Amino acid sequence: MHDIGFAKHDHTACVSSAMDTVESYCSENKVQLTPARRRVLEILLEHHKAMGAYDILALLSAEGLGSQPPVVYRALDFLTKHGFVHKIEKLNAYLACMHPGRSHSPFFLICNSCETVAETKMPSDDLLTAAGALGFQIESTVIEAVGLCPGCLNEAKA
Amino acid sequence: MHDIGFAKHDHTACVSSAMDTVESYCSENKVQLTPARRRVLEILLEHHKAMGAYDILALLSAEGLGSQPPVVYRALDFLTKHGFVHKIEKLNAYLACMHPGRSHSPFFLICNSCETVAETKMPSDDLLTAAGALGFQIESTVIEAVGLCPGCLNEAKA
DNA sequence: CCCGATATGTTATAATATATCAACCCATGA
DNA sequence: TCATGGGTTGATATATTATAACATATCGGG
Repeated sequence: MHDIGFAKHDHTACVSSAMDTVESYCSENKVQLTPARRRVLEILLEHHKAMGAYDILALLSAEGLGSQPPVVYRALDFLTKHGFVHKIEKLNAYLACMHPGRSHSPFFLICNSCETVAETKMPSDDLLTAAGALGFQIESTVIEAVGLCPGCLNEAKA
Repeated sequence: MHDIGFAKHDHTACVSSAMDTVESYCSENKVQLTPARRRVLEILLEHHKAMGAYDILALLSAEGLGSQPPVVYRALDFLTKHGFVHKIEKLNAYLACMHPGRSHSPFFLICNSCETVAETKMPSDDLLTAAGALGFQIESTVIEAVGLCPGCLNEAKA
């Protein structure tokens, strides 16, 4: 069992379930989950953490799937465009989405002690309302918090 | 008159008022607003938009205040640490704070047509609550929205 | 006067990301 | 059949953003 968010779950099952969801989405929407794209997503799902583009590239490269930056950035562009992967702006890193397919405004909790990143969802549409009040039309949001996860918080207290 | 947020205001007055606030803060807190730091802040206030570190550096350099990246990054570190400047993560750019001194969780509205960035504030403490429910203790937040500002929205409709 | 803290100067390099252009594959339709 | 066009890949080069490391300087307090 590994962490999801800050709780435990069966990670092997979660990886294959996410891959299934993504495959269905791709065939339904007639987009191609090519080998490099698939592998980048698998890497992110397997590691279950935010990874830098060049970290991913190093793994791809070791597997003979391409060794130049455009390879990984193209795959990440595709995956983020379709919502399978999120970019964590604060870290310049990428994280597999925990609920691909469903449209959502993710809220990321970044532990600055253990570096775990949990994805949860915005609890309300306050941002939309606040922006609307100023006449601003939101297309996408970046919502991230840096702090201490429950585990590291306990250690800090101990 | 220039824009603040998406409304108008007397920009010259707002620059000098912000500088006054910052100067008071610095003398009260015994930190130094050295020439490079002061000038970086002035540049950001005067331009009243999000600027890249190297854009600022080019201006500093033209004024003989230093030509190497560390000059501007050090100034930005100082200014962001004390809350006079915010980093817009989505743009890797920096913006003078519109209400320095007061502690706040800023919410940035980034127009992807005219590139104006407005700073407003989080309307609630929903994020804190949502994070707390997961046992996460927030130290800082990144809250940004990309979309269309009122002006560009009107043009788009026209 | 010397010390330590803070700030600056300088060189080099790391880390992240994109532009560009040629080649390829393959479904579609003239 | 084969031209054509969209989407994808390969490959080289470069742009952009940010930090490491170390020497020097400045200044107030002990």
